[in-house]
Amino acid sequence: MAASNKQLTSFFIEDILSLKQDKKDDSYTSESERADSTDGRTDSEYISVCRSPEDKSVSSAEMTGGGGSGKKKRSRAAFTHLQVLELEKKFSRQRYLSAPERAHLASALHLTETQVKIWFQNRRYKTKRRQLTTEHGKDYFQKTDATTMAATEEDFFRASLLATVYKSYPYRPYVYDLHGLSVWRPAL
DNA sequence: TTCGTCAAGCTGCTTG
DNA sequence: CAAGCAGCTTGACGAA
Repeated sequence: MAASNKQLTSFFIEDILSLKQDKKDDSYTSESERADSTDGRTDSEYISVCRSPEDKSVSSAEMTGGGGSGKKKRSRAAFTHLQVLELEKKFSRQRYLSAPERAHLASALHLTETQVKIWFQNRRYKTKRRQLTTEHGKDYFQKTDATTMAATEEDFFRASLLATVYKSYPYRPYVYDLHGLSVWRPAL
């Protein structure tokens, strides 16, 4: 799952938590049940996905170009919806994991510890960027509100700058905010 | 084909 | 020195 899962990971933490409570006892179930639990996506959109740790070690060897001529294709593991749910859920409670916690989570989700570690690193970075873009947006709107609509040249300049920032940002901010600090609004 | 997304790679820094 | 982190970048992959 790559682009197709962008919707899959773009959910409210509250949704995750409530969904998890609803399905408390069916923790790690079949792929088809995963599809049922969400928005009607087909199983194949969730399957594909997660390599076992064993598979992972194989692909890691491939990645590093373990043998043969030069670099081999880098594989990109795609986590299952449920794995992402659990990771998000954990992340919503704590942004950093201790080694034992990571090991436990990894084994529970059938991921490697490295995958869990990397996921948390990437997740923190994404959150930070999201906050930065949101703050940029806030700055701009506060300024324009305070200065009573008078659209000066500077305002236009700032607006275009902002547009550039939003457009060029490699990751669009999600429509939710993890800690309820703010909610993303389309700025321009 | 282009673009958005995201796991993984890389680099440099900090810590124990 | 090893492990983990932040801050990017890269590469695979699906959607438009």
